[in-house]
Amino acid sequence: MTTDGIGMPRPPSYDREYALGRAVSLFWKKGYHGSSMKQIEQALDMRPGSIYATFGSKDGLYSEALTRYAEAGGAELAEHMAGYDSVIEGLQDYLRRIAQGCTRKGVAPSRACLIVKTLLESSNTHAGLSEQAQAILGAIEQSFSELLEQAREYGELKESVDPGRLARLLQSQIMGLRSIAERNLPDAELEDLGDDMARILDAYRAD
Amino acid sequence: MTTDGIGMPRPPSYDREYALGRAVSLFWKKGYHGSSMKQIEQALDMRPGSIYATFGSKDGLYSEALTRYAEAGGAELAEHMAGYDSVIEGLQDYLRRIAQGCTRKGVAPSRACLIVKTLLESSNTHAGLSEQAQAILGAIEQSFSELLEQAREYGELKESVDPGRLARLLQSQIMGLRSIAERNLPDAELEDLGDDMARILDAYRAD
DNA sequence: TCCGTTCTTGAATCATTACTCAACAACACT
DNA sequence: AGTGTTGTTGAGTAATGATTCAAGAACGGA
Repeated sequence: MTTDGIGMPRPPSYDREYALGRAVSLFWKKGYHGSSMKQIEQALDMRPGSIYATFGSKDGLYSEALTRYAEAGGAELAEHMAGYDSVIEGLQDYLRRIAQGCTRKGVAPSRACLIVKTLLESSNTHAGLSEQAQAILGAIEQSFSELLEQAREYGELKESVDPGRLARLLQSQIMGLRSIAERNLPDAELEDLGDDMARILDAYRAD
Repeated sequence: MTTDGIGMPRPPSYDREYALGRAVSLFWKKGYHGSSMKQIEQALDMRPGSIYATFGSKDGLYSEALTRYAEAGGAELAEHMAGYDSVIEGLQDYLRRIAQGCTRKGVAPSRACLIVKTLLESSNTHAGLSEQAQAILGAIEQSFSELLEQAREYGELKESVDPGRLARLLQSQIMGLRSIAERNLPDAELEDLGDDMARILDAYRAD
């Protein structure tokens, strides 16, 4: 499928990964409907023709941005957990770390999770995006579930614990924490909340 | 400021409360940006002129709808709690009841909370709505806080418990529960999650 | 230098957006 | 019935929405 020696194409001038990163930032901050093509053009520094040639549509761009966001989040979780021998302690610190992250203002485009924002914005209007968000959240639940399964096998958890069920409780904690963070609570209160959520896991630990 | 006996006005033909109820349903289901004036006209069975004469603007209508939603939610909480001697048991059943409510499909326009949907959709685009949502959530936190304060005075809670802090944990549980419900989990799993959240409160109970 | 291919450009397109207003309708009172 | 006030109507407006496409620009190889 190579061009047979004559007339090699012009290479793209934009940086696809850079553009996607900018798209994540904009969508994360303003949402799907809140981000107009004009704003997207400005954020990506691309003209409409290039955007449509590259990503197909606004939906296509949003979908790719969402995927990229989810992959980055998954990598971040894996990286974090790699630093812990104890799964439970790793997850507890993960919750505390999220709370702290919501504290440092102006770093992330939004405190709430882009996947949750997508789910809530698109649930009754945009079937495709809603399903994508649901699939991503299902995969994250699965990751948590595997971590907790492993923890149970290592004797960190009570034998009565259902890893899938606890994974959902954990996921809902993160959803709640990052959503309530949009209330602009004082930093100390948010960190306390992260701590309280971390302590919930203590009840599931083996004695 | 009464009209001096001559020429009394035509009374409104629509039912303001009915219209507001329909607006709540539409906005709750589709969000702010997802609800066009055309859809609003259809839902309220009112023509644009009447809508603007009555509510001022789309923002004004949304704002009133949000207020109405919050008042209904507050009344529902008060009504629920009136049936309990124990505050903690009341709140635990409240969580379980929310989970069950997310189960009965097609009853509510959306499982997620309209206030949270508003907060997430408007946080970086629509300052007025965002502030209103924050104020409402602050008032709800306050209600929980007072209930928990009362519970502590009655000796239901450990003395070390900070009611405000626990109120925020409780509010974040509800946010998480109703948000994750948009994932369309099986009914049993959602009810289990509601139960797990209710059990979190056990750790704060006096022995 | 010229060619062929691909990428970029941005004015133009058509749909939809929130919103207005002049004309009309309906009622309570005399 | 007549009158004054207010409610209702819906075609119309100006702005903005996402998207297209013909023309030109940039490069590697001949």
